[in-house]
Amino acid sequence: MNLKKYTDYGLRVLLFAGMKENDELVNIKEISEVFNISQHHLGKIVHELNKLELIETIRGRNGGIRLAKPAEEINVGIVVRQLENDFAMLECFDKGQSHCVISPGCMLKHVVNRALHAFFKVLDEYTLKDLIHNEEELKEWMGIQ
Amino acid sequence: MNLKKYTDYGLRVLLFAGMKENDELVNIKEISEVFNISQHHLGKIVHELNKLELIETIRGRNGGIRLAKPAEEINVGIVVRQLENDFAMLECFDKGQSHCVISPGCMLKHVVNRALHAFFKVLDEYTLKDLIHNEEELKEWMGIQ
DNA sequence: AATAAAGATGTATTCAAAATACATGTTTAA
DNA sequence: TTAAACATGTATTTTGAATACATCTTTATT
Repeated sequence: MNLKKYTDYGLRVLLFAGMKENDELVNIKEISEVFNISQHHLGKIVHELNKLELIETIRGRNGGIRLAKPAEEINVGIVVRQLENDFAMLECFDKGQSHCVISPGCMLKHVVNRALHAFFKVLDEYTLKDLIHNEEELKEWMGIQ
Repeated sequence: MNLKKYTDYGLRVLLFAGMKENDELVNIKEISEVFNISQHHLGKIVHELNKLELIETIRGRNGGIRLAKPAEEINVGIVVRQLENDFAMLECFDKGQSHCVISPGCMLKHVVNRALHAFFKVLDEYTLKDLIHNEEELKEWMGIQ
C-alpha cells in the first residue's frame, strides 16, 4: 500500500510554492532541480495542479507558478484524493467488474472502506499551512534565500 | 492507493476456510475455482498463510487447509499488515534512500503516518469472525452445502 | 519583429512490481 | 504403487508508473 510518486511530487510542488513570499513565482526547472525530479514529468503534475485550481501558472518569459490560494485554504486530504485517483483497495471496490462471488454478502469491503475514511479523516485535519509551519527549517533545506 | 491482489486473495482464503464447519478441510483447487484465481498463485499465498500460522496445511491425498485458530482470534488488521508488507506511502518513508531534500524538516510524513495508523486502527477492530457474520448468505454465494 | 524563457501537451519508451505460468518435488491415504 | 494434494524455485507476462522525446504556444525583453 503506497501513494504514487505522482502524488508525492505534487505535494512537494505545493509545499515549495507555499514557501515563497506573497506572489513570488517559482519555475518548474527550479523545483525539478531542488527535488531532483524529471522536469518534464513535473511539468505534467504542475499542469494537473493548475487544472485542479491549486496553483496558477503564468506562461512565457518570467513565468512560473504560485499557489492559487492561501496555504491555509489548501486541505491535504482533498489534495491527496485529487492526485491519487484510484482507491480501489480491493477488487470488489471496482463496481464495474466485481468478479468475486462472495462480494454481495462479504463484509470485508465495508470494513476496509471504513478504514479508508479514517485515513482521510486525519489528512482532512491539515492544511498546507500546517505542513510548512517550521518554515525556517524547511527553507534552509530547500536552499531558499 | 490500493492493496495488492495478493492481500485480497489471502483474505478470501481465510474467509473461505473460516466458513467451513469444525476441522473440515478445503483444498486449493476448490478455492481457486470458486474465486477464479490461478491455482498455482493461490498455492503460494496459502504457503505464506501457513508460515504466518494463520492456517494449517495437510499434505497428501485428502489433504487441504483449515484455519489454524478460531476465526474470532484472527485479527483483520494484523493479517493485512502481514500480507501487505510495503507501507512506504511516500518516498521519505523509506529511510534507506531518503532523497527528498526537505525530508528532515517536512511535516508531511508525520501527517500521513498518523493517517496510516488511523487506517489500521479500524481494521484492528475486526476479526475474521466479524466478516463472516452473515454466514448463511456468504455460504450461498460460495456454493457451500 | 525577433528571440528566448517558460508552460502545454501528445506520444513513446523504460522500468519495476505484481500476477501468472511452468516445472518438478515431496507427502500421504487408499 | 498410485493418485491427490501441498511445496517451491524459476521464468514469463502484464500492467502501470515514471520518464524521455518532441513539438507547440505564450509572453517579456531587446
